[in-house]
Amino acid sequence: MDVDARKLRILQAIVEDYILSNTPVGSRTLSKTSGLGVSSATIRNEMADLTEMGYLIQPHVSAGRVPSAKAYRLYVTQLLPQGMHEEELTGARRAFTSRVRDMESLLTQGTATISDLTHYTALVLTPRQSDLTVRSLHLVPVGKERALLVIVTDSGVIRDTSIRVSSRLDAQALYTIGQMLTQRMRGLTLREVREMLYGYAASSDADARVLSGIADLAAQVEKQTGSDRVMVGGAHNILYYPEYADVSRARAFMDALERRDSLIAMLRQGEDQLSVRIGAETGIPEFSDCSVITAPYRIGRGHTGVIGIIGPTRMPYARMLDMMRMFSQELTAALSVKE
Amino acid sequence: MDVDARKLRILQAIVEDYILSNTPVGSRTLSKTSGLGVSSATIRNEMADLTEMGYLIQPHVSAGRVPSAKAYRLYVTQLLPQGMHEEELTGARRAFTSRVRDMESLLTQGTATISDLTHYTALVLTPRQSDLTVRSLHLVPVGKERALLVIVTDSGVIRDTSIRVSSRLDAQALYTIGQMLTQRMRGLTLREVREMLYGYAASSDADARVLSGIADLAAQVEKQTGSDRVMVGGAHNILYYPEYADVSRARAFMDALERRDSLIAMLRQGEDQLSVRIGAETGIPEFSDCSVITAPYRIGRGHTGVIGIIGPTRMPYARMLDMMRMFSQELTAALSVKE
DNA sequence: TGTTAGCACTCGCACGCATTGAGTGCTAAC
DNA sequence: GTTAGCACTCAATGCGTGCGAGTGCTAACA
Repeated sequence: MDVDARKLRILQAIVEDYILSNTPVGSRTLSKTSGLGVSSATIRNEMADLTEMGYLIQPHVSAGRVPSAKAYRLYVTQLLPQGMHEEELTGARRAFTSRVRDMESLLTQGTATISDLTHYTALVLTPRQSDLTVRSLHLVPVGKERALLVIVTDSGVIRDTSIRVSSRLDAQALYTIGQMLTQRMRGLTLREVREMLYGYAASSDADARVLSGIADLAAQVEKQTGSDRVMVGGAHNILYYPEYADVSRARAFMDALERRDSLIAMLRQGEDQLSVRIGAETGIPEFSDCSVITAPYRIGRGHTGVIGIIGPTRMPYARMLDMMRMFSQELTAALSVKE
Repeated sequence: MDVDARKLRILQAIVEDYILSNTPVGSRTLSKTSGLGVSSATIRNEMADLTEMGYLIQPHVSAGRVPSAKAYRLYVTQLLPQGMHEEELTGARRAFTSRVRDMESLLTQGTATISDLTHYTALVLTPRQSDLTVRSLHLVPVGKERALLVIVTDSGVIRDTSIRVSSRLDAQALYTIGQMLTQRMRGLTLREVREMLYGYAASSDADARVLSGIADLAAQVEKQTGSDRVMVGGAHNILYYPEYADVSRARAFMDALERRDSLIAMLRQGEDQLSVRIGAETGIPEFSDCSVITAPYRIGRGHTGVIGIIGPTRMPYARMLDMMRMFSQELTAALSVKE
């Protein structure tokens, strides 16, 4: 048995009805509202076939049908209707770019903005940093024994953290050290910088020992570059979906969001392109009733981060894909403008 | 009718029982478990009095009693038992200080840490910054037309944001400008700095015009100093309390958390000392079934921020007060160490 | 051969009703 | 002032029932 054109149309109608109503779709209402021009009995026959093929699920005998993950997959792959109207998308674009315009605002405002605009839970994964290359390093005095380390990389991203330094060093000395470090490390990746710093700390190199906190410095670079960070925002949005009227489900969802390592793994998988993962495709059991849409963004040469949204599988895919594509483009544009 | 010693003891027993069980407390179980040595009938009489006085509420005739906000207020003011055991508190202290050790980690980890340790929703309000005084300013080149502005204040806090600058300025020029700005502005408050910068932008002062983005600079300072920021974390914790088994209540709670200005106003009110606000005392209608415990933290001379937790009025006050007091002390110690 | 009308059947859901039991207020005795 | 006893209240629970949306099947029709 294959999925012919009529079956596709019926499936599409069921999916779209269900996305709007969240109630099982019956043959009678479908034959009336879908404009397919066939009777409910015919639709019943087709629905029986689609159920047998695994595209539809009957919650119980006397209820209508609910799309399965397989149905959503087919829908997203083959049946997507046109998405958002241009003017609507433009409005969203404006809202997005006014709040997110650089790396800093992405980190502080990114998840909030995306979740506000989509009404789903938003995810932002920071780019891998260990293979960014260094353009310059600076040390800024901020206290008796503390300095701010600013690392400028080729993608314009600044990693800044406060480190300990010898109290003998004044502003001028720190400036000079910064210039020296820049000279030595320009063009190296952050990973190489880290290793070089550890080397300095171990050796007794006269130049290097000027920094009493050199190991500290290396450790900070390590911390900043070692692992990706993922941010989550708008988790409360799921409380608006009837799928989560039961608090225990909402709890399970939110607990899963706290397990950052599996989130990171999931987001990294969608690193290269706009992607939709439905139910079990997410690879996270708690999200088996959810779909995740992710989109990459690029900063500089090939360093990519990922943004994503997550919500019930019953999701207006076309609209959301349009949105995420747009966010991704805007982000990439905003972040690579910087020389 | 006054609240004599026995009434107090009964009230205390009811509050503590209810905090643990979240079920209306009946006279029979109370006479058995509380060790007061009086019969249930006697307790019933006292309970009737306490109800009349407004300390207890009957959900319905044949249910037990539930403490009113007035009862919690009396409990917190007069009846607090000893709080946490020393070793338990020490464990929490260690967990806290290992994650929150400076302003930066407070901003990134503060709410997560506090909510993890208390299992309530955590709030962190940043200190008012407009009357911090400036110690030095620095400009660090981070791209063709961008520089990082670092402002070091007397409380060691660094405000850094990226601003536009003229492309003609190299690292050395920016360094010199930073020194010049430091010389002129050292000792001024951030508010005065902001005004001075606006003044420069308006005038045609030759020195000032070197910075093509001087208005940008002032605007950034304004943005950073003008308004306090409040961070919220661990909001999902409330889903574990049966008071929020109904999703619509959880939703109302979380929506109220999004209205940052009223949150800020609420937190600012508890700026000067450890405080408990119960129900309507919070001043926020959505939190009429919640209690808020806030504690100030100080950075440098008299600049205070506030941390807080919020949860159902049925809260183990003694423990939570101990915790918040400890957080407040540790934070103040950690943030004022810096010269 | 595909489509449709008809019909018996299923089963979740809402409703009404009785039962249960925790807890109360009141009274009378101690 | 305290306590035992007792009638009373009322939310919660469980059970039976009717309703209705929706199905699968069959037979007739184009």
